[in-house]
Amino acid sequence: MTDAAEYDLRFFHDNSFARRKCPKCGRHFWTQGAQATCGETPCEPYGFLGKPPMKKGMSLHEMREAYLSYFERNGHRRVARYPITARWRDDVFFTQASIYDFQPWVLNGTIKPPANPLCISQTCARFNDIDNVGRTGSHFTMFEMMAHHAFNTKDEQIYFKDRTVELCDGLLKELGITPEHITYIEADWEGGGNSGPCFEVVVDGVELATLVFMQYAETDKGKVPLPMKVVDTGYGLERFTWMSQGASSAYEAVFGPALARMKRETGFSGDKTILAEYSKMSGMLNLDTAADLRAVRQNVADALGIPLGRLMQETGPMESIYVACDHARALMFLLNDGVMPSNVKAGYFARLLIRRALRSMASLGLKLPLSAIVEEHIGFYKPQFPEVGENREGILKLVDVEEERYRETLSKGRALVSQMESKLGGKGFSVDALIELYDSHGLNPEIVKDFAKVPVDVPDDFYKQVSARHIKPAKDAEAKEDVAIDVPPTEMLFYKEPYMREFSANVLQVFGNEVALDRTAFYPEGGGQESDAGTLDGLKVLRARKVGAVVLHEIEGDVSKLKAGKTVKGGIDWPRRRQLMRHHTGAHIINAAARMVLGKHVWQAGANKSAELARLDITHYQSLSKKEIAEIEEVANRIVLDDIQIDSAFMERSAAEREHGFRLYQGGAVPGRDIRVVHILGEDVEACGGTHCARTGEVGLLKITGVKRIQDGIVRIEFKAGRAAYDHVRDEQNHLAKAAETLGVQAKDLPMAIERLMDEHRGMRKQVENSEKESWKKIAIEEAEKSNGEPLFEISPFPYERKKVQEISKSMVSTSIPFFGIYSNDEKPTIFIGSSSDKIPADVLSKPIKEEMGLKGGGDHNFVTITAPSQDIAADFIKRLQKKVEETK
RNA sequence: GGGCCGGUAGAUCAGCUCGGAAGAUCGCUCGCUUGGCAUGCGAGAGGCCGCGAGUUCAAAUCUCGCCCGGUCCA
Repeated sequence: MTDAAEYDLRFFHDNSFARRKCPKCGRHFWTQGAQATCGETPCEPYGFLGKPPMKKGMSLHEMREAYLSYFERNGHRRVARYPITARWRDDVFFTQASIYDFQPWVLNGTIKPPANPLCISQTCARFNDIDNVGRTGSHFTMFEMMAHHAFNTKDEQIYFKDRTVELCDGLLKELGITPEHITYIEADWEGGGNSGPCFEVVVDGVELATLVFMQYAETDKGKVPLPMKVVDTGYGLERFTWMSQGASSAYEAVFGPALARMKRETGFSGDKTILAEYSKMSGMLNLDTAADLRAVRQNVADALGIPLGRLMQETGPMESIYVACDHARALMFLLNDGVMPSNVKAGYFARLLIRRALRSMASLGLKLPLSAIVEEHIGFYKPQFPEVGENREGILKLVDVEEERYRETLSKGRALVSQMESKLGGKGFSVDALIELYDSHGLNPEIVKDFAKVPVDVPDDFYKQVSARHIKPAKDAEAKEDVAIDVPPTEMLFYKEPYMREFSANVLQVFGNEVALDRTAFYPEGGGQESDAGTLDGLKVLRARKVGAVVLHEIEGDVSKLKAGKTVKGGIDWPRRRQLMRHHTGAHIINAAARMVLGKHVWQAGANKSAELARLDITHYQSLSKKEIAEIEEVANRIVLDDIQIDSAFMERSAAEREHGFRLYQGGAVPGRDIRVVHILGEDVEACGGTHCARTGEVGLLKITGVKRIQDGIVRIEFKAGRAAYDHVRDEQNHLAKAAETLGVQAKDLPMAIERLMDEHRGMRKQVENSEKESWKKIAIEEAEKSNGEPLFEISPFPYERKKVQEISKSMVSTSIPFFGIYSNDEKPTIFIGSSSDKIPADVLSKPIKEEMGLKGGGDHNFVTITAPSQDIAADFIKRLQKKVEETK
């Protein structure tokens, strides 16, 4: 528990706040008013529904502006939102709080914050409470966290606790909230390995803001003071807006035209009194289980004196409307910020939202496409967020594509359900069957209920049983073992002089067969670009790698020649490096071309460049058509032929972000205070640490050599540039020429010639097969004629090999021969026994003989196969079989 | 990243438990019925049973690996 002194602020004393203990929850709080409790639900119910404590009801946009301008007036700089998909971090998918924007680079001191102090309204997404969305009146999957942040270091003290609370209090009072409504509750905060005291700012039952003072690192030895003390605040824009209007729920306050459209289309708007009461009650409880939900509903019904059924009539459809509005809004930002709906990673959450929203709309009987609701949001947000307007078509397209895909899943599901049903023979679905339908085919029990004719019983713990199937064994954390490096950072010459082939440097230290220099022109592997190779004082350098800020050169041969302090000459394997540069620049060009051809939803999802081949993974919702591939190649080569200048330079991170936006981060997380920006003027700009050509013309030629969908939502483009592209084209041409020569036609006539050849080949194969079949049949019939309706036993081998005798035997089964035993003329012959009647079953008769003689084989009543180790043994077998059959008669 | 389901004729699928001559329906081609069409009847064409190993006398079927699609979870 945090020391009480941490909360004992001058500001409170100077402004006659009192510290009290809530008699209900036992927490301490500060207030200027007379309230006896902490004021938060469940200690106090919502007090603002229908009677807002603020002086003016505001829209979402007005409230955001009121907030940001208040902090601007109070010495803060306004900072643009960061993307909702946290591309600069590899530990999370989504931005879940404003502080995420500054983790880890600002907080660990690597870079300076974009401004200090700053204020922001950050778009966030959270999926842990998705089941509460639409029900509690206050939960969203996407919301804006407004915040003011101050980063205090030893050298720069901005402000801390007193000023933070003062600013917050000032904002609330400016909005017209009087002291009797406000309490500051003492609490602890912990997150991301850090901790500190915090105040929960509560007004009329609702926590409007949290003021966190991040000041400790949580370590094995307990709390350790942080070098940087951070003011981390979070103000819920939706809650502020809700409270200012006193609406029956936050949804009614913020969803604007999308909500209006849904109400219009369904003709449903809900009973305000019932919804307000429902919202009050839900706010009192955590809706963790279906049982909680049932309890809340019953309580509300009792409080209003109406039957539960009547309550459900009012709240059920409204919940569905709110869910659709919420999910559509979250989708708008997710898709705008580069998420591609898919079955993995961040994309899965987009798919989840789309399917849940569609289910909600279906339950309302709406025929509207989901994109229509998203479009309403775009119209509403466009003035404040112009990017969603610019990407409008891309966003709507992705929603439509996903909706179509879901319909396909459903129609497959419908067929599957009725198929399973026909096998059930009137019985209901088992729980196992329901789990499989959901887990493997995406059909939840509600949908199965819709599709099925038989009753469907769903256990209460259905989803728990599903998740039990997903419990996975604990993964071993991969321990990275690395040499301890204690030398100064290596000066990377290839940035200033990308065309440097030779250099001299001093050896700093040798680690095994790896050498650290004070400076190097060797590019270490990184950003999907393979390492350089070359020589150091005549010794072969196999590769270079980066450990922290130090480049290690792996040497082949006698490393002892390289002693610390020695000056050495380095030489880069230049043909290799040139090719790597061409491939890397080529990747940027192809990426830009793909975005132009396919749309703005295209982002780089991975890349690899070797000297021989390069590949670029991009986000896209389907595999590429031949036409699209051709167009991308065409545009890419246009950029090459235009011979455009490429500027590569280090920039301060926030300046680069201001100038180019977040499409800089194509390659994912880029560490460091300064980032290197590679700018193909007018075509493409990316943050990238690789080595690049100076002009696009140098790439020479770009040839796409292969395209495949490597997972849902990601397409891999393999390509070659420069020399490798030329080699590829030449090789292809040679192959063609050779094929044409073999067929004796011109290369351009190859497709036609091959088609004709294939037709001919198929025809001939068919003919051979048929005539073989005919000949087998003929032999079988001949034998049948010879046997005259008597059983046939051949003591000498049939004059053919195994495969053929097998086929003849199969034909013989359906002739007039009632029973036969024959064998092939192989060294180890195969014996075939056939019977046309179940009265003399081939398997039953042959089995004892087979076992007596120790042979292997088997079959059914009509046909048996047995192998014998020699001709004599096969003959012996037939003799015994004949005897047996005659005895049986 | 992990779990689960699937891949058989142009399409939709059966067959796979328990190994033993590759099937159904629709579509396609031809013939008959009709003044013509819809329809009806009859015949026919159409298959590397996803790919590769293994087990077996014998694999669409069992085992393993891979590829492709779907789906759920993080």
